[in-house]
Amino acid sequence: MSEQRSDARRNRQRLVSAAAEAFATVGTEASVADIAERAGVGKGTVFRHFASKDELLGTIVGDVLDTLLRRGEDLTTAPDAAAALEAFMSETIELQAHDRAFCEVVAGTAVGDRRIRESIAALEDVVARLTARAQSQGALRPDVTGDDIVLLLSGIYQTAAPLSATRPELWRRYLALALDGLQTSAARTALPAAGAP
Amino acid sequence: MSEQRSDARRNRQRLVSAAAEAFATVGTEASVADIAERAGVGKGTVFRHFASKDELLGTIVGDVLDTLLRRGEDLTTAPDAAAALEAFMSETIELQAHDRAFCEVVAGTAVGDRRIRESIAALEDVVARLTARAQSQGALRPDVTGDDIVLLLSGIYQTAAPLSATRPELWRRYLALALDGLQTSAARTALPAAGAP
DNA sequence: CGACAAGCGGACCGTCCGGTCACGTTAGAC
DNA sequence: GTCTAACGTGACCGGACGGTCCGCTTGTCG
Repeated sequence: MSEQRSDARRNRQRLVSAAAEAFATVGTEASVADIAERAGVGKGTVFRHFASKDELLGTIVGDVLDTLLRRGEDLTTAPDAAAALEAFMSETIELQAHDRAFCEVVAGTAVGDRRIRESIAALEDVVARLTARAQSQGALRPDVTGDDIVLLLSGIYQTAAPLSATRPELWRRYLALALDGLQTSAARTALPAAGAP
Repeated sequence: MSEQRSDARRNRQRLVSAAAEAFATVGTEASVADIAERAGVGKGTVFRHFASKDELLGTIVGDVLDTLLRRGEDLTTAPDAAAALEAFMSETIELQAHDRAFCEVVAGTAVGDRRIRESIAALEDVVARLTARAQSQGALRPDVTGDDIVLLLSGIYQTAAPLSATRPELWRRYLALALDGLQTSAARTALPAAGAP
């Protein structure tokens, strides 16, 4: 009656946990052999459950992204749009601070899987809505776009990343700095155009 | 009388050019075999001139950094300190846009050679002086440090990097945004502390 | 020109990677 | 208990990497 044998189900769960830990700690470069060892299974077992390392990575990071997306959706209905956008940015960057693979995916360094690309597109969409709402409430300078915010999501973390080992909370400083620059009142001159679409 | 044979000198020059091109285009991951091929020499010749790939990388990027450092020194005597800092930031980021290996070094991703670490320390020093001067002229919010600016140097480029293929000038947009946030008048609240030293 | 050291090159080494496969094992239906 | 399809495994493959080494070539000096 079961779709899978019980041992297969158990090993898959172990693999997912081990891969999540390995990708978060080491990044997308974590080797399949390392993941298999953490899970206490043979390397061949990894490929029995996932067609490729990319698919495994897509499963892990896709789950993280989907959780984040749901959070973003919730925030689109918050009364204070500026606070909602700020909260979403803060939470997304904190996620990067704790997960190297997620960090690489948000930065566009690791693409791979289709699922990831679709989730990133959905992320761009929800950020665009959060951005538009903050602007309609006059709390965000009107010359930035949702795409700008998405890029800042990885950029802000990357700024603090070189010192992440010794100052893991440093990104908060650069998020605050960026938010100051994003204030309606901060706009001094027109921002250079984004260029080609 | 010559320290080296003429062919050795010629090959070294070719290697330096080829390596500069390869590192700029491909990044620090450029393979020794690739560099040797671009230079039209055998792989063994690379290691005759440079003890390791790291030493070669240090030579190439070190030269780029030294040129940048001299430019920074010159700017410390410019009358308009804010414009000088802005020019230095702009030029440093533009360098990153044209040189992937330099980009990685500034981001702290690729350390390696001692020469590089020394040059980075010198960079931090000159940026600290540019920063202090801009602050003393009241053109830069007083709660940022030279270290912040150094981190922003790579962070701003990294923000635009995901789209560098299609919009190579996009970094100018985020530099402008960051400069808006760095204005004395942009400071809304105190920046979160940097954390441990 | 002759001789010799300096220089060159590419086969080779050890290591790591993602991915495959033939085989032994086992869960679970009957 | 028996049978079998599903499962687990680790040796193995092909390819990439940085780095080494030794036999051949070539610049240079007397």
